[in-house]
Amino acid sequence: MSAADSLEPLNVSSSPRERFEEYLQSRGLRQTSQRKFLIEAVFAEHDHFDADELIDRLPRRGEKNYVSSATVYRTLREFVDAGLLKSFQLDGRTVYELDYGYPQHDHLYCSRCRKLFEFQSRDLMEIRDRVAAEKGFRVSGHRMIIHGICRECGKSRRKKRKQDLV
Amino acid sequence: MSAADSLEPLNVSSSPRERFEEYLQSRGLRQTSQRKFLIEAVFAEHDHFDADELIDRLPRRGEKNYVSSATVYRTLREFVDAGLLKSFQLDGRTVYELDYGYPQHDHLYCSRCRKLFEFQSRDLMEIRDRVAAEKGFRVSGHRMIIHGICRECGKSRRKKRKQDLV
DNA sequence: TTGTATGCAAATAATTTGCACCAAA
DNA sequence: TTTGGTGCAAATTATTTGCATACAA
Repeated sequence: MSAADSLEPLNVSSSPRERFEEYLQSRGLRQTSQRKFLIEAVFAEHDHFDADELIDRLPRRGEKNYVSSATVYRTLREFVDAGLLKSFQLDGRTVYELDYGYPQHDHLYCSRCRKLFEFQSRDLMEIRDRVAAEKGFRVSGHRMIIHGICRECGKSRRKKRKQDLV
Repeated sequence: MSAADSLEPLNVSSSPRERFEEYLQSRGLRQTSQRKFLIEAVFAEHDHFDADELIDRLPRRGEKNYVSSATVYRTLREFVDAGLLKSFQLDGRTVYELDYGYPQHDHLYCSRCRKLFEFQSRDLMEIRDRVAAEKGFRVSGHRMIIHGICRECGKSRRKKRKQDLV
């Protein structure tokens, strides 16, 4: 799952790593070699990924810097808690994307090539806030995914997949 | 998971059951007692539900009209294929809701009481189509969920849940 | 009859968790 | 030291699937 047109990172005062260190400090948690390694690995790429894909491109058992998958899962969750990553569900998997240092955005998802594309819309945010206000909701966030066939895939017509969760 | 304010059904020419029969016929599939029973059970309620909740309120093994959970899963999928239900992922579960005979809508999700609320927005659809057009996407649908705390839960302040997938 | 559908149990897949051992602070 | 962290393997959860049998057309 790679985004063909990711947004550019924003300028932020501190690096993801520094930010994570603050987070750990503030909670009396420890700065381990695994956590240091993982934060570099995750922020080295700008793409969407799931736990499995991340584990795949990490060192294997026995190799240097190996991190058990249990720790990968635990650490991904911490990254989300720390505000470094966002996560959401897509096709039954948990997808992660960089959050810290990146502008808020939503996604288009091609059900053929399974790639995610990003877009930003101020209007969408306004609608969200207006709807929430009408219903008396205190908004903490939202998730909008537009499903369809991307430009590339639209050119070559192939059979569609069976059941796509929209 | 019950919707506190579900939308009203539309007037449709044929019942979900009739519609499903057509679907089965057109594909040379069979009209079994399980399928007949399940369609009644599902359309008896107007709420959101997942497979587990549905199974819970169905007859148990040994009782009359018992349907194995394998068949429940298989049938829910058919209902989606037939356009009777829509499904989406929330907190890792697959949530179903009535589609046939109901107007298109989106959801607000209270991360405290875990209830889904519905809303309709024509503006949202316009934004969707505009964004998709800009990116060259052929839209097949979308999923928008606003996360937050609902009016009820907002009154009584309690601790938030740990990690909410937004 | 003839191929679908169903029930049951085993198989998957993606995470999570228990626990003994390791290591930051 | 002390308490959180990690690896490993077992446990979970939600579904899916293989297969022998039952049944709709």
